[in-house]
Amino acid sequence: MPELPEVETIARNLAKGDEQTPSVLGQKIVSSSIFWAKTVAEPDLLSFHSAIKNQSVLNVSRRGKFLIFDLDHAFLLIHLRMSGDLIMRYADMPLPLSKPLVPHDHVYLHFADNWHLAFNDTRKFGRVWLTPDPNHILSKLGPEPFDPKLTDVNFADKLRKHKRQLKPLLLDQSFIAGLGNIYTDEALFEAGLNPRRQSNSLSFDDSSRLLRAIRKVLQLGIEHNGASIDWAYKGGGFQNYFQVYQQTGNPCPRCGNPITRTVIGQRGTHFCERCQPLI
DNA sequence: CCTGAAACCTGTCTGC
DNA sequence: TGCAGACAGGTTTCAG
Repeated sequence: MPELPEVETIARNLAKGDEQTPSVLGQKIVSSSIFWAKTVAEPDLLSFHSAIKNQSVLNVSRRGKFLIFDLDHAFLLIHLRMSGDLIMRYADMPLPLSKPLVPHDHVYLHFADNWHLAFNDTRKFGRVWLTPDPNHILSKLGPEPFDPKLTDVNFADKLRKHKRQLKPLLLDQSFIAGLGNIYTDEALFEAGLNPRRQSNSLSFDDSSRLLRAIRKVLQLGIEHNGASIDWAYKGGGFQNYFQVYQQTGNPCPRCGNPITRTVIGQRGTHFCERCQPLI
């Protein structure tokens, strides 16, 4: 489910808590459960269990689509990939657990007072890393879309350095971090650019418009707490504002032409052939 | 360097 | 109803 706005929403909600749920901040991890070994990318399971025990959660943040939990002596990185979700849950059960409490739960961080953070992931693509040096993973990422250091000039330069179709380039996390299939389609529509357009063919105005469009759709996504179009994530409302994503055959909100679906780089891609012509 | 295909997984929906 | 095939918000790896 998660792209930048969804991951941002999850990070904020975990930090905030609500009437019934405590914040994850300040929680001390008393033990951990792992039900699907491959979910833990690093270190090995024994080291993970022993290293994470007795550490407290000092902060939660996001970089690209990674969640970053600052612990006392390490960082816990979590990537939710396609179907991952994180849930603070209360369960008064004796530990250790031999089986997950809910189908598709793969990792628990057990806190004091019977609360735990559950990593639930139907498709098992998600991964967690416990490491003293998050940079060896995060440094591969391109700039944050909202980083003020990413200027129009800067972005135009980056686009010109590649000769790639816009859609797969924007999905490339080393080019820019945080965009996924929804927000890429929405941003290209907002900017009026064809998803197959070669990145080095854009005018300066085109690239400025694209950067503005990326920020606009991500901002809108964050304001609506992300998009919920699937079974796992129920928080967001951005799905009610899709202009082209999953709107195949529906009239383009700008010109009325039916929205087209095609496949580019193995990803379903939605756009308006009239508003986003391939020049 | 670029593109496309396959792999990692499970669940849902569509069409015959 | 049953079943094959397509498809799903992601990323990595490999071939051409």
